[in-house]
Amino acid sequence: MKKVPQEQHGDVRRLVLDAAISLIESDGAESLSMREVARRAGVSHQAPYHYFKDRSGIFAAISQEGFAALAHAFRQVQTDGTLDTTSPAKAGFAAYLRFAREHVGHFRVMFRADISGLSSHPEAHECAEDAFTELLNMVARTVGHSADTQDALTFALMLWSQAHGLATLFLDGPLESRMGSQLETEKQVDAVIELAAHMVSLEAREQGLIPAQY
Amino acid sequence: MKKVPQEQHGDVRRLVLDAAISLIESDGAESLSMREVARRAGVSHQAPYHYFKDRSGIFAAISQEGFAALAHAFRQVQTDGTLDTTSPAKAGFAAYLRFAREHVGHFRVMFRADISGLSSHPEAHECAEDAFTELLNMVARTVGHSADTQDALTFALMLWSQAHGLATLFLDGPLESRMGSQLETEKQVDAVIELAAHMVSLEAREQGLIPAQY
DNA sequence: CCCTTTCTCTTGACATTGTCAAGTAGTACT
DNA sequence: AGTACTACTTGACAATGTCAAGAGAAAGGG
Repeated sequence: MKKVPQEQHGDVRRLVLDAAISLIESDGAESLSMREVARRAGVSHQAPYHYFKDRSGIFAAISQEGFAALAHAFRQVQTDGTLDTTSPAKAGFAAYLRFAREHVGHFRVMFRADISGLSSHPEAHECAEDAFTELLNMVARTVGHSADTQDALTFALMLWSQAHGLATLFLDGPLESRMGSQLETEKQVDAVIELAAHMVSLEAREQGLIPAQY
Repeated sequence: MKKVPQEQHGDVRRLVLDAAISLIESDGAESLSMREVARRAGVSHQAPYHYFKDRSGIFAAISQEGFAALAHAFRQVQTDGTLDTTSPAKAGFAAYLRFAREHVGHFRVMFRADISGLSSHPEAHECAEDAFTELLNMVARTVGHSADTQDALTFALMLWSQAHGLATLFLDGPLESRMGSQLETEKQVDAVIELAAHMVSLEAREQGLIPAQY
């Protein structure tokens, strides 16, 4: 029943996926071509179809991987102590932006409903839900009230929006030219994070959610 | 020298553009086909090429139109008194989200570097710059300090990020399923806007930027 | 009134793409 | 040995983006 030359199996699949991701990073998701992916992976033009139903299947797989990684990043921030030593909001923002920068290919796909195929690929969708749940946990933990209230949800959405907007504006937005060097951009992002985190602690303090020392 | 059956000229161009926009609204920018656009506009498959250099040319035109409309929306909010009667931040957020909802087709294109062709189409780029300048003006006006300081820039970017993140998450993000009805979604967005605006006024008050009555 | 130019759009052709259909070589299990 | 399944490959097809070459109308000058 099992036969599994597991190694080779994963091999081509991984090759295809990585080729796709790197193509997306360099040229954007728009112009991703199945055949080019196959060429880069060194296989026939139909090989990818063995692992992915169609083009949107690849996107869904990338999306799924991305959300899994994002959830992992969220979990890591919660366990590595960063949340307790510095401003929790700041740690969260920084983690989100680090994720976006380090997984550009994934990030470009994950949040595009027309491409990611979350609605038609339940596994990918589930990973997205997981990531969101993890975000809620994080918010609940740092902000200090239960995760299932309406307020917590609103708070989480607001934080996510802030982080997500910053990431997308700087990744794909019309800002590259306005910013000068790479380094300057980074500084600008940090400044925005700082400001946003500061606002969050003001709000949290006013709501009496977290101790005042933050 | 001038010959100009101006009316017809704009006619086909408009037809093509509108067909493209409505296709993007329904199917996403990804799957926009030149030939389908031509078909919908009722012209030959090459007619669009008379007005737009290539596929990316259409996207650039849509992008340009979008940024012009966004700049206009910003200007309108500044002159219609909304800024003075309610919380300025809230008015700004609401305007941005209204724009996104009412111009989905444009919005989907404007903030996608791989598609919008801002870098290669200077006119479109200029409109984007205009919109950003208008945003800076708005921030300067409501927050009450000069528009060219580093602080104002950071503040503007933070506000834009917040609004933009909210818009993209709700337009294309992985939230549709988590939210129930359309109406519920709207309520949720409003709640986030309210929260964000509240934080902004806390911050502004702490910085001594605006009078306390907001 | 004819000639030329220009503007607006069409027809035709071509390489490339996504994807369906039909193979084929190897491994696993009976 | 035979059967079934995996992991591909080769081949074909309609559709797409775009280049090249027109066609027809209008405008302007002589």
